[in-house]
Amino acid sequence: MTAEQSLGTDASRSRQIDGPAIASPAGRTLVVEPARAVPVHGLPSLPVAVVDPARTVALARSRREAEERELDGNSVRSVDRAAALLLALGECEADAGVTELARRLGLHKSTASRLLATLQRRGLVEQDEETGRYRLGLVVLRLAERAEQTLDLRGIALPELERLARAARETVSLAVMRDDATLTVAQVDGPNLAAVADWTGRTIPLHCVASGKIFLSALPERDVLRLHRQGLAAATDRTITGLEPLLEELARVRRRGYATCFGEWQAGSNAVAVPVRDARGRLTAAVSISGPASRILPARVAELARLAHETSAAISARLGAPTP
Amino acid sequence: MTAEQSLGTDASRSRQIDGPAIASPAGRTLVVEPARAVPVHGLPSLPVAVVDPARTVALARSRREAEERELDGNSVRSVDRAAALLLALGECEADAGVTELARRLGLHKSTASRLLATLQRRGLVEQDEETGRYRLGLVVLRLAERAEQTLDLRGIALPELERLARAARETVSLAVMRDDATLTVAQVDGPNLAAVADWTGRTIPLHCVASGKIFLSALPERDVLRLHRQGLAAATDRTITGLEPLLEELARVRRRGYATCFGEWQAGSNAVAVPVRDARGRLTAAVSISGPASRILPARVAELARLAHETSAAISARLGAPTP
DNA sequence: TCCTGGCGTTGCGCCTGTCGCAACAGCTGG
DNA sequence: CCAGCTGTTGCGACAGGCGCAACGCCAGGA
Repeated sequence: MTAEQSLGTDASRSRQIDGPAIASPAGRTLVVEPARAVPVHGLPSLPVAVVDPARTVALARSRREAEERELDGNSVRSVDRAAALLLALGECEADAGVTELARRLGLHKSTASRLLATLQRRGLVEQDEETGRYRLGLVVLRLAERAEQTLDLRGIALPELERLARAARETVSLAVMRDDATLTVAQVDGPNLAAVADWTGRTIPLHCVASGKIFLSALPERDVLRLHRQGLAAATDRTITGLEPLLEELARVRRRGYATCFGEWQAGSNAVAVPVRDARGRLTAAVSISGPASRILPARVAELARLAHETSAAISARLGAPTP
Repeated sequence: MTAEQSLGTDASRSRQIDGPAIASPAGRTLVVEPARAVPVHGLPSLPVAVVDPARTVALARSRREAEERELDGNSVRSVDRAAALLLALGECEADAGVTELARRLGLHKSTASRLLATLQRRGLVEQDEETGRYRLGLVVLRLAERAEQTLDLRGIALPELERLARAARETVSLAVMRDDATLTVAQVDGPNLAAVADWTGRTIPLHCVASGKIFLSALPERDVLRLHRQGLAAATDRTITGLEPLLEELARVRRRGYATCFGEWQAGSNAVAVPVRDARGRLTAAVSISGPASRILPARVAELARLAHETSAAISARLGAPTP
């Protein structure tokens, strides 16, 4: 995924896979070809080719000019150039010189120098006083801290959930923990389903569902004891309500890395869930796959858990987590 | 530094304004209250005060105009404005509207709209399609990942190390772990020292020094065993080379949160070290205070550890770690 | 249900901010 | 010592950026 691909949010609370594709990305961008491509996490690296440097710079300038012709009247060219410089620094293994960055983007070095100096005023980049080379500044770290707090988890996850729903051919959900309950923030129904309840926006007791068990398994034991003391209601005759059986179940979840639910919330409905971690490795959500017990058989659980883990990893990557 | 505040300009945000409220540019009294500022980590927060909104906007515009008059010929005004918008978003608790951001920075809302749209092209901000409000984009997370990899730990830490050296009146160092050894990346000597060896750029075996014990204590035990099997050379007759005594010492380090070295590297020289963690909470470096045994007495260790922890926390804060 | 106020967007024309050029100072390596 | 390269900066041309005004849309209140 490139930076300019937009991660639009979707008003629909529950997506059916048969629907139309997600809208295409917003406007095109300057193509940045670093001399030594080191993939920023989640981005494919570009090949390092030995070409005539003069020709490379001329190509970069032509490319920039073509893209700038496509800027509409409501874009600001110099800001777009400055942003391209930031992204170029994001693709550098370490620091980079003014002339080097200018060449990559097809800009004049005096233009690059002024744009970088302006970015440095606000701390977005820093210039090494000894070498004159630039790197990303600490303010970027601070902005990222805030970006993590405000990002749209649902919008980020939906494309991955749709992919999983197609692969698993079951209902797929994303849930977070809120007020001692599991809150479904996104649901994508499988292709061969008719009337499936939409749980988006609704809460379910933690102990009754697979994703709830993911959250419970990450809680300190004293919190699990507190919840048990408050009473664990049985939703079906298979709901785990006893303390010992619950703690054993949570130990299994930790050991396996996934949680299961066999008719514990709705009779005849089974599910598998896995954790989703954010950029700092913290549990932030759970992905689950659910469906009728006639299809979500115990023998199929490992395969579904594997698919769910892949989706979880893809969501984590989009949340900025480093690739393992 | 906040978005509205820049280098060399008036940092006062509670300045008393004489005279009546100033009418807004449109000649109407604005009613909307300013956005509540939530401090981004490490940045002072803007005061949340009940004031006349029109006056607030006029003040913001005056402040912006004053700052822009100070821009030299080698800064790019529109890029500086766009950067200020990014920083303003970094100070918002959640998302923010175009008009809201424009008011905070004293810009026209059409200007803010175009600048934000340009930042969105590059993924630095995202606009919620339903509400039209902006938030920081995922590209910021990716840039932060790279920023963390390229930041200048030494440059960041030096001011804090200097402060610690003055407070402790001893030699202070910052070390990282490299290739199973401790590597000193910065050293600041205390005020009352004469000829003190400079270890910057040099490696020391982990088991021989306090900062090395910090790194060892964070290693899996199997790695400690591996290093022991490779042989732990004695530098003095006090060097800990036995496996059991070393594991016990590392357990003490973990329990106390600091490490000590009493003549184990150099006879007559003692030291205290504490861990330094990065924005993700990972051990990234160690700060140590060292000096002659005649001054670094066991009774002084707790005080030096406390000073070192304060310095460590300050460095972590500058690395983008959230404030505890 | 209708109306009002506020939002974000965009066409337009003005003017000044941005840019590339050229020259400079400094640094590094042969 | 000198050539080559770097990053910076003065300068003038011109078109990019800006504020204004108007628009369509939406939400909330009467």
